Amino acid sequence: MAQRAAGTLLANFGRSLAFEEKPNLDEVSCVTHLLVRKLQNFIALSEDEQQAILSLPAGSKRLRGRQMIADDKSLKGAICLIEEGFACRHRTLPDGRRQILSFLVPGDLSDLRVFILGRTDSAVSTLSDVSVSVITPEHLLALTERYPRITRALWWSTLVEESITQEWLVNIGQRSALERMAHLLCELYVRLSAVAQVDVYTFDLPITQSELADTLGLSSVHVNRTLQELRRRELIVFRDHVMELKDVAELKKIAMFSPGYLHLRSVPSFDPAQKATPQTGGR
Amino acid sequence: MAQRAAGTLLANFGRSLAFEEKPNLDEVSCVTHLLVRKLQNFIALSEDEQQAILSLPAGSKRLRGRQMIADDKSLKGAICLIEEGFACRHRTLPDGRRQILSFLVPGDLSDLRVFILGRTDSAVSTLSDVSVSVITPEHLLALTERYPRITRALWWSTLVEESITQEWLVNIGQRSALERMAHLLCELYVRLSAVAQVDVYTFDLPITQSELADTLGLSSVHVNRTLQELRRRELIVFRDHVMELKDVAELKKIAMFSPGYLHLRSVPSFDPAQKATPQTGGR
DNA sequence: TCGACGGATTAACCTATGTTGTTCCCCCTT
DNA sequence: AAGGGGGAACAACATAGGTTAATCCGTCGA
Repeated sequence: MAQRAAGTLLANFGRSLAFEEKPNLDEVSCVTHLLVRKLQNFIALSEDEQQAILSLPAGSKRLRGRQMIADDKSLKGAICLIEEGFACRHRTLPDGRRQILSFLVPGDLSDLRVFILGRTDSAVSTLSDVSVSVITPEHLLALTERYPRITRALWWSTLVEESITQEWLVNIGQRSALERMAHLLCELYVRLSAVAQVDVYTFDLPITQSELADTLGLSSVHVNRTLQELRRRELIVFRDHVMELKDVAELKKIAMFSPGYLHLRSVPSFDPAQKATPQTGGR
Repeated sequence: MAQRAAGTLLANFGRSLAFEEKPNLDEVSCVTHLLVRKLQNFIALSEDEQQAILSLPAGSKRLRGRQMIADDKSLKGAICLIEEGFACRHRTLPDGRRQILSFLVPGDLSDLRVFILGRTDSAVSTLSDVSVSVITPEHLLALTERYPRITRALWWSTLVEESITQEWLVNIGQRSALERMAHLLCELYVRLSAVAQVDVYTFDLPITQSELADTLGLSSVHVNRTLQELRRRELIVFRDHVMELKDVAELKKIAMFSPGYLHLRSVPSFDPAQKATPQTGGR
């Protein structure tokens, strides 16, 4: 079902981890580093605190596309840090209607909710092939008990997620289809830039039009119409699950996008003239 | 602008605090008790921890309806615990469209976001006249630094709020107008029951149809149509800002409502035959 | 190689919801 | 008593977006 997604995911961006390699220590610390970087958006972590996170025992694990993460026995109760690929949280009504609640991109944690709430309200599924670092709740618990500032930083990260969910509510509740789509693209542009997954306004978007529909509260037919309209206006090029934004400034304007709600320290350029070279970090 | 709302709010439910009385110590501890009760949905707090919360220095304060809480100078940066009345969080687009993101009912905290995120993405406004306990960030900080389990409980409460926001996303994204309205009513029924604000399927709903519209992502005209339809089906009686649910079971069915996402320990009856007598707590 | 299948695209048609504008009513102010 | 304003209710009309269905295309299993 997701073979194409996998293909295109790998085809692009040389900086991706090769999917076939065995995980090794470098890789692992490389990835929990994503978490450190993210939390540093909130507070500067001490050397000690950074070490504590970097040395979290986190096994790496690969998952195929369109698969419920919770289905995987070895992930029971575990917290997954996305290294590579797209996942999403979603809820389904008894009659089958489904709403995607958030996208998980590299650097995001799959579910602190389970960790704190004790159970989960929403399923987490992969969209593309995904590789994750698996952190056990025990280790996370130990970490938070020992380092209150890390607890606070994790709390912060869940609040940022809520801020994004709220913006999606504004999006679906108030914006038209075209505005919604433009807004989602701007958001992805900014979030993926922050984790070095954007190259010259271009990023992998390994999802289906009907998944976009479930995200935006539209029908898949209308998602198609909307994408056509964006193409007609020469704002995007979207082929083989690769999205290129031809005019971010215009998209931003249409969407009335303002990135504050993402709570990132630095935001990539929306200037149509120059190339997108946001944060210099990266692997 | 909000005189009517204020009037009706006071007209009903003898158990309300008299609005004119000066706050006294009993009242204050009575109210922070709401917070203890709420957090106990998550973990049993020790005697010590309960005391710490109950003895938080919290001045009481009254606010008129339709007023931004942040506008009040004396509340700058403070955390407000709602004692009485309705408030909401909302965001507004540059062109004036507005989305209400959540309702704050007695027992809810106005904004842990400011406390953790350092700034706020969304405004908080009163809907009716409201009385709040004002907690300073310094005191809250001291509390969380001293009692990690309280920190965790507060974290939990923000995650519950996110769970509700997510359900609203499902609501707006997937449900029809009638379903949305029914769902909102079920949610309010359960949440208000948990804080003893419901009497025989009847509760104060001191908000305007156009505020309902901004909540549900509908136009106010269509909110009106939808309410008429619910009346026609004899599911609700709604007059003078008092909502009576004539058939919760049917509303629940229409809405495909399932209260798990609210994370409450006990949920009031949806049985049409019996009266609603949920948690026995109360003032 | 063939058939099946899922996704993208498009057309035709339909309806839920939005828009505009009017009336009524209540409450408040003067 | 008169006037003003906001909210509720309702009618008439407009449209964004949903539904159904057909075609096309690439991939994959048999």
